[in-house]
Amino acid sequence: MTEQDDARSPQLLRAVLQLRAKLLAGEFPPGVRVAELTLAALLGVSRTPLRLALGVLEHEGLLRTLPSGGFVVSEFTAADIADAIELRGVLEGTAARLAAERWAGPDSLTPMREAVAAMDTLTATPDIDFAAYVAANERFHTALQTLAASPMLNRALAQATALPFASPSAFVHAQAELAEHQRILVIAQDQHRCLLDAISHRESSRAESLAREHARLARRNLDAALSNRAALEAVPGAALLRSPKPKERRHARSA
Amino acid sequence: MTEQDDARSPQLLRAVLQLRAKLLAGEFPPGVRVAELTLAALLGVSRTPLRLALGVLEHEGLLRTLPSGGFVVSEFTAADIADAIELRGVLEGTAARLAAERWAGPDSLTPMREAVAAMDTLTATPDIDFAAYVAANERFHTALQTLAASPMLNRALAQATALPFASPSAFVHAQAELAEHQRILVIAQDQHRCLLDAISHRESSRAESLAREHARLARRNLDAALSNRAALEAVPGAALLRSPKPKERRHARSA
DNA sequence: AAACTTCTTATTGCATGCAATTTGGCTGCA
DNA sequence: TGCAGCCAAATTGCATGCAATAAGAAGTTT
Repeated sequence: MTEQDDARSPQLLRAVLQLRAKLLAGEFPPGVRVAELTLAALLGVSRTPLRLALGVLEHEGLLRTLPSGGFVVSEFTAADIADAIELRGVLEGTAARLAAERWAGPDSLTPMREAVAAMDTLTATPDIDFAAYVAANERFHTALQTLAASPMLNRALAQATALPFASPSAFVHAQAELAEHQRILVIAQDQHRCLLDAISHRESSRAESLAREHARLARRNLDAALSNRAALEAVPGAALLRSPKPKERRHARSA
Repeated sequence: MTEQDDARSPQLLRAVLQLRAKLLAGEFPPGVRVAELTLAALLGVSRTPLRLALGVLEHEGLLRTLPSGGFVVSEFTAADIADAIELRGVLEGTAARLAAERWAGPDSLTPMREAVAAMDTLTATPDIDFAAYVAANERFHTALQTLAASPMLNRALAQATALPFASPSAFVHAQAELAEHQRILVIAQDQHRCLLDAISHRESSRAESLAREHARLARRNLDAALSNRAALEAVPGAALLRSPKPKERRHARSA
């Protein structure tokens, strides 16, 4: 449901997309209980598809269920985000290792080569087209998953990257606000190229290490963004971060 | 829902447990479409909680949604199971590494020490109590997750081990049917001990490697079980394995 | 004034009815 | 005999009503 545009359930799809957007935009503060009836009215759907949507978002990790029933907006610490990125690194490292081990001929690398080439030309220009870069970056990561050829691993990666700040290009927009963003992109692009090289030479251990280190670049960006308000705002889902020092965050009343 | 005994939703809980049990028992052949109405009658619940239960089981991986709506029983290949075990190894390896890195004092290792001690005494007896061994083994793996202290990683591990044949003790019962089961248990127990040693000495890299290799023991058991009908029967969810050479597996009619 | 008890209200979980869509079969035609 | 189109039946997605439970407020007591 979250990936395929299932036009079979329009109401459910509408509810998931709208609610996810609202959650990521920080429309509901973390820790707040979301009531079905009010949400149903707000989103313009009935309670039945809404409840399904709440379940989907719970699987994604954006909501938590209360023991007494009902849902609460999740709250994430900086450590949670760091762990989520580390986890993605581990999983993409495994994907890279499998890609090297399960090598299916030179042609299989074409999509990844094209993504790298696209990012090469994009990073060469002075004013980078971030949207296009994000698209190419995601093609790269998709190609990696394809090469790993493991439905199980893909499932795990899908769940790990469902959290917005853990996705491969979560911090690309935030980079725009950082002074060293040009340098970071150069490094990331070199890692892309090295990863492609490692896979094409079937150097599985090197491929795994590279992919892990590539994810740690996102962790560096996270650290940088945490001390830069403008950069943090550009990270999707930043509103779900636990605020540094509020006294009474709970007890807020939701719509 | 799948973990906490939420007595708040008795119907949903009933549906999940019953349906999961039936699926694992092979009551519905893989590839068969499960119809809501018939299932609701079979399980004694209404369609609303049943639909929620279907969603839960889909998230666990036991069901797949059809593009046209409705659910199908998942089918797994031997490669899928091998990958699921490999994935668990990667994740537990990460848990072991984090446990070593995040060392929280000697007392934190007490639960793991006790689990190892319990398995030591259990494996010492000639006629091993498999149920007790499984319980201790799961205490060990739970302790590992606790030591990792990462909710994100725990979530990934929960999903990875939700598939029955990927859980840490999936093949313990199958081992009983294997000739070399005594030797395998000795090896596994040594790995448990080494892992504990590595964590207690904060040898993170060694801990990760050991946990990965420990999971590969399950892969060996899988290979052995695949050529041993009696052993395979003892593996939960074995009925969802793609049969070696059926001509017309689909088109079966479900209840 | 604080805490416990009781009661009212609001919210969730469940059941079921209805409409739209799909599925499967059947007839007719090549 | 095989295939295309059509029709009937079944199935899913959605909306809503109802009952049980939880949250909150008010009142009372210590």
